[in-house]
Amino acid sequence: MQIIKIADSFVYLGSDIRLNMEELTKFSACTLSFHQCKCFEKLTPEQKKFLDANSVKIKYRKGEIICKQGGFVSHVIYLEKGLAKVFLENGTNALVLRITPDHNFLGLSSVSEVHPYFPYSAMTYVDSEIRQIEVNAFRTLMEQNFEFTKEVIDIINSNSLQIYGRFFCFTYKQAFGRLADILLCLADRIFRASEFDLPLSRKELAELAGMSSETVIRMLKEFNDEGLIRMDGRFIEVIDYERIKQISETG
Amino acid sequence: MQIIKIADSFVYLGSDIRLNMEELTKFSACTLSFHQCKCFEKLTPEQKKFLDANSVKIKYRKGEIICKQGGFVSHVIYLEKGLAKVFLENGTNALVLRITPDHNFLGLSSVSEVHPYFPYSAMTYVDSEIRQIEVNAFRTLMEQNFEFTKEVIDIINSNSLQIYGRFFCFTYKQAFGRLADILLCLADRIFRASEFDLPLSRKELAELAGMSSETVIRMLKEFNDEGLIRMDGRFIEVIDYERIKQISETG
DNA sequence: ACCGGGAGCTGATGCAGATCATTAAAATTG
DNA sequence: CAATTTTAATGATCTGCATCAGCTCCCGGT
Repeated sequence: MQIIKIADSFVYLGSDIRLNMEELTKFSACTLSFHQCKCFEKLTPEQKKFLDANSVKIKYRKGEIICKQGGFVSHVIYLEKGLAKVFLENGTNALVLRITPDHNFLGLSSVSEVHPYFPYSAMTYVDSEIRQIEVNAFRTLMEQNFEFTKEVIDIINSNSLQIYGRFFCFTYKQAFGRLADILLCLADRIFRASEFDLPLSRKELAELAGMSSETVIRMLKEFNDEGLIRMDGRFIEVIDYERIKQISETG
Repeated sequence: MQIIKIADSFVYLGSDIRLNMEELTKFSACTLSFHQCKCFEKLTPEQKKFLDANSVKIKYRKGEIICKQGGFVSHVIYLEKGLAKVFLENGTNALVLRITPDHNFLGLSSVSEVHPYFPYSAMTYVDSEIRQIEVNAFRTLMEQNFEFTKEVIDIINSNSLQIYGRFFCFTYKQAFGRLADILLCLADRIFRASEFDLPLSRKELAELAGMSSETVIRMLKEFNDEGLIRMDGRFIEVIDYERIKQISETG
């Protein structure tokens, strides 16, 4: 262990710094940060009990709205099981900010007292279970336990940075690159498998990648014809990972 | 005063709720949240002294880089005087996330320990003064003073939400609407005047509005020809505020 | 079985805005 | 003050992708 640590430290101060900077310039349209939600680990048993006493678990069906942009905030929402999207809407258009698998918060902006309204909506992609935590109880825990608060801040920051990267991609990458990003994100982060059954329609996939559904269909077909993916209805298998990665970076 | 308060409260529970929801669907490409930085007010005199002891003031000239994406974070940066942009870059392109006038933080992601690198760069538009606060001292204050921490979280959230709205506009509004947004933002929030001398080149303005400089030039000319603005070099006067607002919303 | 409607797919068309090329004006430099 | 670079402006061209229209297929309702 000690040896590894020394090696780490050496690389850290040496050539790896540039590598890290390059890593920081590879933005992705991906919709999920790698950051793990560790905040609950920081609570004492007593605080966990308090949390349980002030939260309820609810089941949602596929396609149901969990919270509505503009509505009053009364609780913090944590996704225990399932898959959901967090998005902005203005009546005509919707912009998916992020999609979250289980064990993620659906927006922590609720903890902020100056914004008593949800700034975004959230909807389930599949049957899901969420935990509603009474917002004042959540704030009490933050006041009592700074380690917990730090983790919460880390999560907020990670989410923001993830979305900023997505913003960058939407502005500068073109459609092929964005679609490649999404495919990689689904395979690497959401389903953690090279093949999966999409719980999304082509239209929802289009929304994720920020393009029209027709364009998604055409481009998926092209990926399929060129052997980058195998596709049958909503089943997708990532075949040529490297070339997709390349398209994601150059596109 | 009492009467006004009652009226407020009445409107609040009544028809204004819908109004507020509508307000929440009017996203702007604007780059600055209205949120005021009040966190330092929450500090005790002693804590303020501690802050002063652990921070330094630095002068920057116009166009200088304040922090570089990917560089090590050792301090929290607060803009005391001037105007700066916070942006992402990947070598080829730059995306302005926000521009901040005085009395704003240039990114509070530094407080998060899991990200010891700046996730974005910052550059001054004009001669500016910034305060560097030692990041561990800042964290100590957060640990000691929950009111302070809450304000910090509020600021982080406000900034994020602002940028999400900008994201939405960049994705769905077209160039005219985005340029109108930026003009309103400059007049309302940055210079707080209907006429001002832009400290930005056309190219920088283009970057702000997310388009090419040629397009900015053409559209500004069109605004000028149609009497929406008056323009002479870098001087701009907003004349027909209402029509610009309309373009911002429909565009 | 019939109908209606949404999802998936394909081809044709249009256009917003990027890109390129050029020139003029202004700012910076030695 | 001449030399050089940067910024502004304008016209011509090109293209990525949205949009529209039309088609098939499938599923759920009556």
